[in-house]
Amino acid sequence: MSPARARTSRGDIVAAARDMLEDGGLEAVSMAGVAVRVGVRPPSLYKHFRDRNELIGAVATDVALELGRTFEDAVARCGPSPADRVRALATAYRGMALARPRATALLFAAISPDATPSAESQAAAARPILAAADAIVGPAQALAAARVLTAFAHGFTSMEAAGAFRFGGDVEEAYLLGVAVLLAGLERATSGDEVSRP
Amino acid sequence: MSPARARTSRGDIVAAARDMLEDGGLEAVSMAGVAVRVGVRPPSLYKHFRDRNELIGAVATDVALELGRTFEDAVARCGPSPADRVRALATAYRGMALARPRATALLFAAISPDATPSAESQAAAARPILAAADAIVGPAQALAAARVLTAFAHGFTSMEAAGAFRFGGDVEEAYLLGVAVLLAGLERATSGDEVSRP
DNA sequence: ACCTGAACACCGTTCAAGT
DNA sequence: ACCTGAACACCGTTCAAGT
Repeated sequence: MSPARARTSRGDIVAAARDMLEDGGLEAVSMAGVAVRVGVRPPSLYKHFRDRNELIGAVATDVALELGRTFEDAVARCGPSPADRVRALATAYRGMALARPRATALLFAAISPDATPSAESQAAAARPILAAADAIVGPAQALAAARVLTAFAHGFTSMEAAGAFRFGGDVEEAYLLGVAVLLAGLERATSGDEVSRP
Repeated sequence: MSPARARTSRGDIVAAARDMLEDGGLEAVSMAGVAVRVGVRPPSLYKHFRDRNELIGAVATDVALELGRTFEDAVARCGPSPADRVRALATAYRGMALARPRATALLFAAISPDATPSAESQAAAARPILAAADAIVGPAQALAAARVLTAFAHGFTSMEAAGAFRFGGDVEEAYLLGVAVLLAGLERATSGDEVSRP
């Protein structure tokens, strides 16, 4: 009558799926493959996750939490000015996006509403960016400025990881140019000069 | 002895796959489903495309060509200044990304090297952006500036389509702020003032 | 030259049965 | 309470056989 002892756990399964994602892409994360990896049969996984999308969502949450910690570290080590902070966050994001491109891509992949990082994990990753944006443009524009910075960093690194920059040129220089241009524009947006609007 | 007459064509197959992509996402584009749609059995598709990835690549090429035409139209209708052109291109891109999010996402999806738009179609889509960037920052920085603008537009709209902007606020305003900030920063980058660099 | 049915190894998921 | 084998409807792809 002793109930079957758990032979795996949510954490084990997520870790296995994340490894397989980074090795072979999302399509390499099969329930059968994950089951082999954690030493169990495929149906058992459904005792821990409703379906594959929920498992992918748990992986995405794990990635978002790691990104949040990476951001905290970067802020702790960088120079004191708001611009220093933005540059440190941008560099940290690109570092993670290049080191673990498929995990990072999952943050904004939109495969399914279920395969999405949890709201809390997203907030944890967004917080350092919002704080830096606030320090530059003030509270009224902080959200918009954070979105602009995140969009640039995500867009640039996902294009870079996808091999979209094929016309030569220095890719890292273009990234740093983008960060510098955004900083210059954002600082100007809140100084006496008005940013030109359509 | 009369050889079997072709009952479908590459163009038909690509059109069917593109419709199915926009309706149900990439995973809804199955060889079986496409075959039904064009009135043929699945194995016949392999007379027209090496495999599914090559078919997806052909769809991506189709999307890139449409984006190039959309850009040409936008440039033809907009105001005369370089900044007008950049704003028109940015608005045109967002319009397409919101109207056909899954097709647009395919441009930078990086599923497989085969599932990628052809180099020519990518160049056709990039050309109007490069021209506008050249008009603002000059030839030496045109490539880097075009990459920055494209990265922002792609990053922002893909996050928007993925539902990543959940904290409220005016999303369109943030997009226009981003474009304005980039324009201000790029103009300043080539004027007397130096953009601050790390 | 293109189309077809049959077959292969896979996939996610369900379910009744075990402990 | 979790694990299992068997089964379901699907998937991409290959191949020999048709016309």
